[in-house]
Amino acid sequence: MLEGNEQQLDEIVSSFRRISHAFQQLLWKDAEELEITPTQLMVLRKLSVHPEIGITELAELLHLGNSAASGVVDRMVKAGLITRQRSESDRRSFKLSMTDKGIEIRERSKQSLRRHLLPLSTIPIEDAGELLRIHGEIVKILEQGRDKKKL
Amino acid sequence: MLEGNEQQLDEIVSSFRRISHAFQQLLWKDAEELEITPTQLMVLRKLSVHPEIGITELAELLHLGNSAASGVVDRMVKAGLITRQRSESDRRSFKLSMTDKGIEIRERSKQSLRRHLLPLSTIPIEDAGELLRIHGEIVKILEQGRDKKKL
DNA sequence: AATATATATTTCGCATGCGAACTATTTTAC
DNA sequence: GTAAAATAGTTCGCATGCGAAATATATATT
Repeated sequence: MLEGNEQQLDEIVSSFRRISHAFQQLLWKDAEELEITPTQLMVLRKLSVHPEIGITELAELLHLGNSAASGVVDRMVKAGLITRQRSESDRRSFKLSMTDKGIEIRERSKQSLRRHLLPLSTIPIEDAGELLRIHGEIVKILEQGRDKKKL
Repeated sequence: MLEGNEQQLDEIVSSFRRISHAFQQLLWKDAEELEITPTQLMVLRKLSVHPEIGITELAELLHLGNSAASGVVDRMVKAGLITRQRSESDRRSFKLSMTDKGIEIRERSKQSLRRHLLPLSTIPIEDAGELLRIHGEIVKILEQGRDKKKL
């Protein structure tokens, strides 16, 4: 992959930028009609699978920094989508839960996402599998490299 | 790809979020030691291939909105990386060019990017090709869908 | 028990990116 | 040639995400 010249490297970088961008656009389309943002929708999704988690755990699930997670949570509390309650056992941390409004949007999002991913259904199932596999490889490599540098 | 249940959809979305994130991290590592941001570095790259372009053209090359491009350019001018001169022929538009400082950073970035993409060289060359191909497919589909809705 | 250290969260200043509303030119139409 | 429509940029308010510094609470050390 690396013997490529300058232009091939640029192609790879551009491809990633572009795919990220295009996918982000799709997620916005999806979230827009629910009157919420993609990140906030993702928070609802995670919260429905992992209820009662704190901000640090949420940050890990979303691969975000703590400060970013804190900000999202703050805006979502203000928007009445989730609740932030001090934990009894550990008064440093919070327990996040969805409000009724949050639950409702999360439910509606199930159909919504499906509808917006529809155009992608023309992609052969093997390709989808390959994509996920290669993405997995890349993420593994990149996150490994990052952790190494931390030590 | 679509017959999947809710959880598979979530996997796809998560994969994209994660790969985008990991790649963004890599680009930051790359740009950091050049004391510049990834987006600004990309501007320099584009400018070295397409000199004298205006802001709208730059925005298209980077797949950005005009306002975003305008902001980046503004910060780069302030940082002394590029120049923004009114065009003689069309006084609405600008001609962007790199300063000596910009050129120097862009030169140094060639080795830098190569070094940071090094960990990815363990990925088989076929996989890299497959990845670019599938990304291309997806982008085509997504951007097609977006354009349709515009009409 | 007192001190040091670790953990959970917030706040700050920054860059990015969006869409919408606005200004200034240029082109098109009548 | 003047009015209307298109085009190039900017500005605004917003949400996102970062890292670093701060606060509060919990745990470990001595």
